[in-house]
Amino acid sequence: MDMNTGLFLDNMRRHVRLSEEEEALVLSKLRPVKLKRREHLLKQGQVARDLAFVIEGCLRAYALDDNGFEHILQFAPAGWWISDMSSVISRRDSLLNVDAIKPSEILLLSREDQLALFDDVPKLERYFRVLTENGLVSSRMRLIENLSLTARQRYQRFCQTYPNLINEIPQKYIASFIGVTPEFLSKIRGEKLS
Amino acid sequence: MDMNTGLFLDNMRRHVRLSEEEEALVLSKLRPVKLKRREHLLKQGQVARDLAFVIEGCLRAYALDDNGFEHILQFAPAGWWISDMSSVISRRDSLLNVDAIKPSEILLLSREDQLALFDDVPKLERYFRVLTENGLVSSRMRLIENLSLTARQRYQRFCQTYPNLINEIPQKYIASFIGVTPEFLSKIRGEKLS
DNA sequence: CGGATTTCTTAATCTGGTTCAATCTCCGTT
DNA sequence: AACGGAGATTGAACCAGATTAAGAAATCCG
Repeated sequence: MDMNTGLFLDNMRRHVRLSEEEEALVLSKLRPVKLKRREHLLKQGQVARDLAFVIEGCLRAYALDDNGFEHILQFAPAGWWISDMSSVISRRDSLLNVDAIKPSEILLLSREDQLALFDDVPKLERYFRVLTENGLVSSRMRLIENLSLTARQRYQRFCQTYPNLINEIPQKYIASFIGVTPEFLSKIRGEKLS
Repeated sequence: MDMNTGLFLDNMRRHVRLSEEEEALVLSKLRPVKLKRREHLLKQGQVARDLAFVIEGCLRAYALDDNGFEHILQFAPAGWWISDMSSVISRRDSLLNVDAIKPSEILLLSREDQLALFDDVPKLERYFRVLTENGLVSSRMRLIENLSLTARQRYQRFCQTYPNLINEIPQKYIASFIGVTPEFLSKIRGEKLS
């Protein structure tokens, strides 16, 4: 099985310039995997060992609260990394679940291989530092928005930020992402047509 | 003016081991500053150029929404880094304000010097990558909690997580951090005594 | 010390968003 | 075509937390 690594290389080259040997070394650590819709990459209670880069499809990371409600923290369409960094870093049980919203193709990189690569290909550390910095920025941004915007405003913001996703994924996932019930999102959407 | 760098060195040594020369180089880039209560280190609309390490006192980072309400994103007591990473990284105008909750002593490191140090002292990149990873983890954790816990539960969690801060800072800042009005936090606290 | 300014509390009222339950609309299966 | 099953919509009752207002307590600072 040959990997479709084009999207990944594009992404990495946008941040760091590696030699051919270095790129080959990095690629040698990536393991291609296919997921069916709803198939899980990670369930809470497991220790997350892998980071996943999405080649095609779309994954989500979500937390399950005491009442059984899902809260989606991140969508990962093609070209994005996803996993539970918290678990990967601390090696503790994950609080998050990661599954495929639609049939997907991904590349896995284990934390072990990642750390080894940081020693062998020092520039790679920069790539991941930048990704982590960006993740931090967007996580903070969402926190600000959740604290300061109304549900309507959060929905508008979502439409601006992820215009492609809106027609691609079930609406209840969007509700879960912006932090309202599917019923209330339906009402919000109803208003806008008047 | 001699700097009190002990706390900083402790902190850094807990993550990476540098030679004496490297440590000296890092220290040479740190600029000590004192802040009075309420004095700002950063105001929204400015580009944040510095990261701040708190030696003594306590700072906060907060966003101001359209209605003039403050939303505190982070407290930084002694031993913590603070700034608006989003602005530092992107060099765009900051959306956050950073000021001192109490008289404080801090060390500043400019982004410019930081990036130069990454080239001269490669191991330093690891120190900051780890800090950024940890920041990402805690930012995510807060997002989960804001989406899935009630105000009461968020307050309990705050008490567990920052037991020292509770008696150190005005209660209205805690309300702003957990995302409720000061009036409602007061009510919650009243309940627990019964 | 004493006056001013911040901060905290209490209580009445209001509201954005939830809950629950019923109905409707698409699919994908056989 | 008929049958489920998942998702979307709608409406009515309900609730956690916001808002407003006013007074009490704490803290700051000359």
